[in-house]
Amino acid sequence: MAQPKYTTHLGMVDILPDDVRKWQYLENLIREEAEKFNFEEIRTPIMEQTELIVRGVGQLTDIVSKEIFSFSRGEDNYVLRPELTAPVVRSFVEHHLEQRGGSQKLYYIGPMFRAERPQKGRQRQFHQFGLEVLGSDDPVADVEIIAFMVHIYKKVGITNTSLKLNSIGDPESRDAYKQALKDHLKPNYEKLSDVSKKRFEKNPLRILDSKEEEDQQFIESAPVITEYLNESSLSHYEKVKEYLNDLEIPFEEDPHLVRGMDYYTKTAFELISPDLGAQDALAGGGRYDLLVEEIGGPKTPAVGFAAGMERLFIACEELGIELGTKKSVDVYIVTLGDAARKWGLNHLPKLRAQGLSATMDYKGRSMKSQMKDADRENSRYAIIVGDHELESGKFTFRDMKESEEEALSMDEIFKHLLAK
RNA sequence: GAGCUUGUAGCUCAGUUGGUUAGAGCGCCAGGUUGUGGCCCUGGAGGCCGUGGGUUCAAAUCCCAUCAGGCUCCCCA
Repeated sequence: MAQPKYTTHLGMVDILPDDVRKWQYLENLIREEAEKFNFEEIRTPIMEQTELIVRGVGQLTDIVSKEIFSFSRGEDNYVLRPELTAPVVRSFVEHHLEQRGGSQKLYYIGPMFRAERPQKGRQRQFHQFGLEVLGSDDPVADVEIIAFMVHIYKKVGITNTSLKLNSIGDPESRDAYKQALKDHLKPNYEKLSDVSKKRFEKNPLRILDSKEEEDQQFIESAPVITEYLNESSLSHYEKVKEYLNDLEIPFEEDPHLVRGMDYYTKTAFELISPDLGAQDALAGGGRYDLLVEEIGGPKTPAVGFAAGMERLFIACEELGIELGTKKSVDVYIVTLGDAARKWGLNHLPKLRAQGLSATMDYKGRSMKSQMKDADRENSRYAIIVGDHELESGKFTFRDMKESEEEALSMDEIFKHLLAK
């Protein structure tokens, strides 16, 4: 096939009508469940100031250093948001949401943008949903967040997941650990991979999740962060684990779990699926107690997670889970002749006014074609209208599923339809 | 940024050692039923075989280039 003249940009995909049905299903599910957890939706612009993302996510992260779509216009710098935690925090600070009292429990659904090479489970425009709790340092918040995340996948039917958990501590604990880690790695500095050498000074923690061959032996023998947690970080971590056990949410501790954004503190977690191929993270998140202040707001501890919607669909596909329902319509009006066609056009609104979905042929085709179309549209009933019906006032009301039909007045037809 | 890989109808794919008007299934349109769907039968539309160049009497098939995808590394959802 010749290449079309106009196509989507690399890594950006159209979601076509047949697929939109499962998106709507998932979006509805997320909204319903989030409301059950008493979270409220927040929507922020697709674009943010560059500075916010750089400060929020971290200058040295891969996301900021090489995956940002940005442009400027006059004095202003724009970035397409690569994630939504920093923007949500920006909005929280900008609008003084702490003044609403209590903890702010927010959720979002929407597109994100990262300029990466596309592959399975990775696109340049992709979609995430997530929850954020701002204003609580209680492990209860961590656990509610994790519980929601796990809950959604369970609800959808993705059960073969594993939850990885770690604590990267508060700054004090982390500094102590960083020093210990550097002391451990220093003698072998020259043997580390190039990436790891770069991270050694700036962000040694990230060396832990390096996949480079040459780093593995040093990572395995490295000290474990949880042994360097101070009392408050440790007790927080212990509580999180305790509460997860209470809720019977299984997890695996993974002392090498470090997340890609700089703002995390204490709790870090990821939900992994074996069905995703190379990109195996369904969702991930953690606590970020310092970010709100970093962005200029009041000292506000917070936790959240983000989940990839495309990845959720990939997992569903691998597991044979079909989301959403087939398209269908309640009534298809089949018409013969101009008078009947006009009658049909005039009766569609009457059916719709009763809360029914209704349609008719738009192309003036043969009755056989219209019946075929009614079948393809998966219509529950057909009303067949020709000269006989217009004269007698009795219309042919056909049950497409049962293949039965009878002649009824419109009053009777309405009664029939609304009884269902 | 690097490696591997693929490009033939709307979709999924066949296409023999290069050889006459390039095929199938599904889908689409229509007829078989002058007022009736799903099954069946018949017919039809739809491809400069991604693009450009080269080799050859002859190229979807071989060579080169180019464009566009896919997968993988890095990293993340």
